[in-house]
Amino acid sequence: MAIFAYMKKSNIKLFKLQAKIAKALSHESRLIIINALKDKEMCVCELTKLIGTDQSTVSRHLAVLKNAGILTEDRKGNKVYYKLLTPCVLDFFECAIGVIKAHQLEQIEEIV
Amino acid sequence: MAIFAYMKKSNIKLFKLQAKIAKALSHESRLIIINALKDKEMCVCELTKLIGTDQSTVSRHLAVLKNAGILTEDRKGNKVYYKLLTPCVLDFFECAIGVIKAHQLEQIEEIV
DNA sequence: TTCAAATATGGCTATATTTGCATATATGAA
DNA sequence: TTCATATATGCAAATATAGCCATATTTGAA
Repeated sequence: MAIFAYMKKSNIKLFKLQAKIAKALSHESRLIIINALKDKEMCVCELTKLIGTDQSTVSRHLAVLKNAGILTEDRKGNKVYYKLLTPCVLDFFECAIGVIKAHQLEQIEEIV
Repeated sequence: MAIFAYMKKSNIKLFKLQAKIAKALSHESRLIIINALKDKEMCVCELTKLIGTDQSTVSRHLAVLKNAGILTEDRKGNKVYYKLLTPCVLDFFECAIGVIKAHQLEQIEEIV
């Protein structure tokens, strides 16, 4: 890996952590999950219906988001409810729409 | 791929585009590039020195960011200068620090 | 036109990610 | 305890990504 001679080690570590968070946001299914958790917490079974893939796949997506610090879990009986720990990630959606508009306005304006 | 029965097609397309932008932000080197372009535009050769990997690798990172709508290029002579097209992505850095603080405060507080 | 510098791309390998299936684990109910 | 439901994890296959080397392309200078 690169040495980044011009940067302090602490900054490199910070960029790595930020990259990890961005990576957690970099999958369609995970963005749908985050959007669904905007106002309420939901259990894995509900999110599985929403996403429409295998339950194990959804469980793994949730683990990625939890591991990145974006979600927390809350077990109630035999169900595990996930909720947004850091709602500021929702701001990313706004910025992303801005990027999309700036970049490919013509092909996208009808959906944003 | 999933059908997302509960969602409008337009939303699915939007989430895919947002995921693409997040993916562009999901690599340490690309975050370093964005940070470096915060205040000034820079050519590929300068960014190559900064990152410390092969020039071809940097060129591909820049292509990813450009393709996501985050950077634009500006050729001057035989050099190509890249600059931030959508500075709102810098807000992501702030949110990411918030996520890091909320998630793993103890191991990270000295660097944020 | 010819050469040199800057940048982009083809080809390849190594590694990482996503997914589903099968199964393990955890919890509550009978 | 035994069973059923909910969730997580081991595994393997398919796909995607990152990296480097070699080379193509673009541009300006000689």
